[in-house]
Amino acid sequence: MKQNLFVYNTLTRKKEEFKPLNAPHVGMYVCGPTVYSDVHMGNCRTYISFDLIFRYLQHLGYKVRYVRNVTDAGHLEGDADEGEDKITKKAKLEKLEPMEVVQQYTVGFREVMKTFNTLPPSIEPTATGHIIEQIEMVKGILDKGLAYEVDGSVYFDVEKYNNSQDYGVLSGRNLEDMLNNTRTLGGQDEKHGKLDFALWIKAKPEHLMKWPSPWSVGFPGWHLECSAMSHKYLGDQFDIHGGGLDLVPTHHTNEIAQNMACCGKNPARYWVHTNMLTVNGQKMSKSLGNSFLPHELFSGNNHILSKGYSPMMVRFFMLQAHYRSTLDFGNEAMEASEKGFKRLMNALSLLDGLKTNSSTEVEIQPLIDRCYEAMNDDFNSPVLIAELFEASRIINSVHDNKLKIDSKNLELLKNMMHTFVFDVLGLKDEQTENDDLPKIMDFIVDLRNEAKVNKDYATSDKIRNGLQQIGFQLKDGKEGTTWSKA
RNA sequence: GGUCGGGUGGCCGAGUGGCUAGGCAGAGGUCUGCAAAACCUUUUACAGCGGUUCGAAUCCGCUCCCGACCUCCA
Repeated sequence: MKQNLFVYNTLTRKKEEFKPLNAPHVGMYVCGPTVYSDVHMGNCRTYISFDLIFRYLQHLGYKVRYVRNVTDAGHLEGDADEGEDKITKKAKLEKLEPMEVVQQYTVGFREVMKTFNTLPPSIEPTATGHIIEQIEMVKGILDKGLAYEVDGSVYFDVEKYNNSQDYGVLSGRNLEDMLNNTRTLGGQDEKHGKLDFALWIKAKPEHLMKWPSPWSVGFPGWHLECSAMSHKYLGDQFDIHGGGLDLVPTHHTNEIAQNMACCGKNPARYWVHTNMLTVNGQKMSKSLGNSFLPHELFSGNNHILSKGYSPMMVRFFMLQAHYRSTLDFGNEAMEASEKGFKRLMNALSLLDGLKTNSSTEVEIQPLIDRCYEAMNDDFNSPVLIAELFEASRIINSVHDNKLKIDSKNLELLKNMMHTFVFDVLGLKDEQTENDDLPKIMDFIVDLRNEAKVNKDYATSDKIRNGLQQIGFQLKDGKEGTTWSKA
């Protein structure tokens, strides 16, 4: 099936038709987390968004190499190029080796991602595992005359670079404005220009994470690892480079400059950025202290939350907003979404028991076409979900014998629901994980039906209410009783 | 201060010129031993003021408000 996928490209600020460089292969690089503390829900939103993109590209038949780095080399904490790096600080605080800190939060990150049912990337390279590649890239940039060394540290010469290239090509800012509006920061004595950034930093004696290089024993600059690793695994130029919107003006801008300087090409053709998760209208961030950790969300153990929400419900909540819109996090919105999610899962569970008719009153193919239209329009998952609710209404109506469907359309419907709900959206049904449960429930429902036949409503209500209390809801329909987890 | 992006009904959230987005909540109905669920019907919109147009939530201008980035951040 030929699909015309359109992707919003930050470089051009337009939706563009997606045409891979080497179809059916697609290269995608996404900036991963710095593993010095737990990832919060804002981080998770970005990776869930890219999981959707990854899944849909795969569904369309592309062979995607998805690279997502783990930043485990200490990046500096404060502004400028001085002070302690974050991982070292955490290590000292907890009396651990820096690599113990890295290991702990890397494992934690992967567990959380698995909980949200995101697929593992094809490669998860680490910064510390690619020091040599980074050093080689610094050499390359020095050879081109676009960097300079001062006392063991190497800086990128932004103004010189901008003479031949557009430094602000991604952010849409021009250099003059940036020079005029950059605040004066400390620790810039070594830099020639205000906007210059470090490629290699000479380590102070107390620094724990440091490596030898031609210039000093030190560590790589903040933006270098992504340039070096995307280049190593995806080549001079690849298809998609992604990350959070907040990476555009600095991190991704510098990445492009580094790759252009070293290898002569903008590393990616489509730059894709996900918007922020907000709390009361403000960006969720660690420094603002308004961030939620995944486990707080699952347990409801946070002062803003009135209850806990399951991982799949949270994933669904996030997919109900488009990845380029900000999404505000709140109890009311979460609860509304939770009910919708249950409705969708309930419809899905009815699917296998539907009866077909020789004629049909509903055609499924147009609905399927609309699902693809939605996803082809820059991965518009909220519109896709709206179509899935339309499908749910059809399923419920057929189940209630209020709508006829033939076997051909029912097959299409089943296929569509499984494809889009499970494969593309990456949701899964959390309530049917215990294989024995359906059998037990069927038995209980049977007992209750006996009581009902005998008009022993005291007993039948006792069973229903009792199940309700432990979290199961019985639903009497014309075709018998069904149940769901409340 | 500079640059960029927003302001949609009670809540969340799609939608870029004409045709009901969707979910949740509210109202009425069908079904039911009673519920619940489901289904049907239905109320409340496009920040404000001007302009372009046969026609604007959608394009243009101004005003107000909010956010992001400019400093590590997904």
